[in-house]
Amino acid sequence: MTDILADLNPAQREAVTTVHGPVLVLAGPGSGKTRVLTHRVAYLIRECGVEPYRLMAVTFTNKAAREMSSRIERLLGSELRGLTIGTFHATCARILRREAAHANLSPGYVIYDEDDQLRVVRQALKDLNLDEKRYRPVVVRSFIDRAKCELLTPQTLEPRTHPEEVARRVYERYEALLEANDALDFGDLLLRTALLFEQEAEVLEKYRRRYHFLLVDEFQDTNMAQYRLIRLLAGERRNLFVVADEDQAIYRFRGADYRNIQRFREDFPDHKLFLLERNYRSTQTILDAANAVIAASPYRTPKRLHTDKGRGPLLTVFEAYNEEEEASYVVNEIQRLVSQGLATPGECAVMYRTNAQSRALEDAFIRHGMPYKLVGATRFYARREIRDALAYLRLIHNPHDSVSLERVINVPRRGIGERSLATLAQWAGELGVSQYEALQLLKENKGKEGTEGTEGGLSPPMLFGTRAQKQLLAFLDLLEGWRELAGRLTVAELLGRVLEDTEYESWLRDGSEEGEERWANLMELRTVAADYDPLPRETALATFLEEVALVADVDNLPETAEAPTLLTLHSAKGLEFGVVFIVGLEEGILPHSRSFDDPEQMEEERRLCYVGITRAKERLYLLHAFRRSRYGGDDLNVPSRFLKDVPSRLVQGYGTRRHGDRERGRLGEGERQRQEKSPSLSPSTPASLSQVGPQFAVGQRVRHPLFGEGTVIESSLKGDDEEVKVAFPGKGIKTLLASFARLQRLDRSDDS
DNA sequence: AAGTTTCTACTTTTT
DNA sequence: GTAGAAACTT
Repeated sequence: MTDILADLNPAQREAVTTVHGPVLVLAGPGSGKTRVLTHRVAYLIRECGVEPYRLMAVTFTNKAAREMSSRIERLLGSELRGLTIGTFHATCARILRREAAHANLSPGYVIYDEDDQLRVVRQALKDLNLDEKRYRPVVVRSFIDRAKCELLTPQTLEPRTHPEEVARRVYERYEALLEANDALDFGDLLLRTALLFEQEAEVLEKYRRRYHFLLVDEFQDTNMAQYRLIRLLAGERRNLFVVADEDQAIYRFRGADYRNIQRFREDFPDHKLFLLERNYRSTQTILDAANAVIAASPYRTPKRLHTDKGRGPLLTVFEAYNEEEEASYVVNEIQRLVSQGLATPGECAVMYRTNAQSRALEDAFIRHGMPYKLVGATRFYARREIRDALAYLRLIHNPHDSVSLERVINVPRRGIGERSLATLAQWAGELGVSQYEALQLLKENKGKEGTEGTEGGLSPPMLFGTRAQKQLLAFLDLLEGWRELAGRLTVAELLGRVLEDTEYESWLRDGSEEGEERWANLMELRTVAADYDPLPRETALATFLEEVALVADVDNLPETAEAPTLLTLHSAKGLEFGVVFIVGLEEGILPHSRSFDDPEQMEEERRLCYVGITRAKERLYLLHAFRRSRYGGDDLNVPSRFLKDVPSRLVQGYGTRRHGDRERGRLGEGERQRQEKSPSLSPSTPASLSQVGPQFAVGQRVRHPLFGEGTVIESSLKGDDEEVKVAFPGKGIKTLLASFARLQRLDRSDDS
């Protein structure tokens, strides 16, 4: 039985043990805020006798939630029961599911992501006869999202300009479409829950009675809807514990408003405030750099971050000629650190402002034969084949979901073209029913010749060509068949059945490499679905769809594979690495050019830079390129203003290279030479092994020319080579030498 | 209806 | 440098 308070510093301990009333913890990076949260939960449960189900802890990512809950379990030495811990969105989704009746919702609602949203916006624009060129769907979507964050409905919203008034009308239509589809978007999950609490006193009362203690992580990233929600839940009891770092507020674009910290202080004037300023992560050199970068930011409570870790190595600033050189520098440097025993590949991370920047880096890693982990880019759940498969499943779960229906009704091709689809949509619209119901009507009316005209004047048999009608009804039969099966099959079985019935596999696997990859993704999805097999048949599909809608990519970052991580600065938040490379520290990249005319946005860029710097424990590299190609043209870039804020006493060998005076004309030559200097190595040559360490981590999927696909179950270095044990399904376990076996890694770049 | 080509806009970040 | 939509052809 460990003493929960034993390993806390005084500030942490005070925060943990202040049980009642509102508490604000301002926690610098690496100051142990997760530790404070987890210890507080453990303390409440064990020392104060609070029942776990009385606690609600909200985080922003599933990963953070998972980590919290496993750490709490470790602290308490037992499994947790009844504790509510999850993201805002997931928690709200669950509440809405339970209170569907009160919230005026169908309990089977589906969750639309931004891609689905865009389709709905387009439909709404079409319905209102508005030109997509004039009212850009993405702009309208962001207007709607913003409104929802601020708890504004089309009715309560007050447009300031004419375009805003038009957007308001689209918003109105958009809402009608969502309702017709039994769908909610991300914003709705928060908005509808907040409105539910505001409008249904007894529902709110129920949740207030249940939850006696609330904890909120990353409070600086809450938006108005989220803040309203927790304030409502806190009620009279006001046991609200929030942890914030205003210096890490980087989600303004998503409606987050760090001024919620100020609102909290005003709304709960009697709150206790704790500052966590002791940093357990970084060297003093890194902290000094971070402080210097963030100090220039106004409106912040100055914090004095300190550590007793010592100064550590100086920072490295490197100016590369272009992004290729920048990338090779990173890879070479990682290889050097690894070969000198100063770091392992897994301890290294490369961070950038935009996903597009990962390309040059990936090229370099591949050229050097060094494995890497990539977060983001083409997100797993954004892939076409995955979205198709999920659309089928969503449609089975909720056939009124027209967005999904339209997505898959002709995928693979089954002769239902644009025309038929438009007719179906219009007809359904006239009847005021979903497209699914329209299909059912079509089936019923089949044979009856044009006598049953609706107000619209058209009866179904006249609407579609006989061929199209046949195809539409065939699709309906398919769908009805699956719906019947859904209750009896597991999600994985159902998915298999859909893929089979639609001949999706043969359509996808056209012999191309891309087809194989896409198919492999679907098999991966089936594996994920299989996790839901133990659940009761009635809820498995709904739970699967909900959770799949609410996961992010970082959530699936494999923690085992010993390879450097490539990720955006945003997804780096909350993580730490021994060695951090921040690339593209250039005006226009970081800070991004979109922030130039908005001081608030510029401050956010600064904080983004700060987040990156503070991820580093030991070594920090700040890189920029003189020249960078961006969409067609290429730019000559100036070093980032943030770089200038880093005191040169913290930097070693400042100004190693100068590219500013180089002539443009010599570019081609220089580039060619540089490429020759880094000969391409195939992934399993011993040469790369000695520099890089193990190539095959346990769990890595591989393909062998003879044995086919398998999974690495053991790997060890033997002299200059690597011995790998691989389990090949149906063929047993083989021990292979990496240099001879011609093993091909099956890179699942960003999923689990 | 489906397959071509051409054009356009997009690349900030994500629950 | 790409992906997706629109325009055009078969």
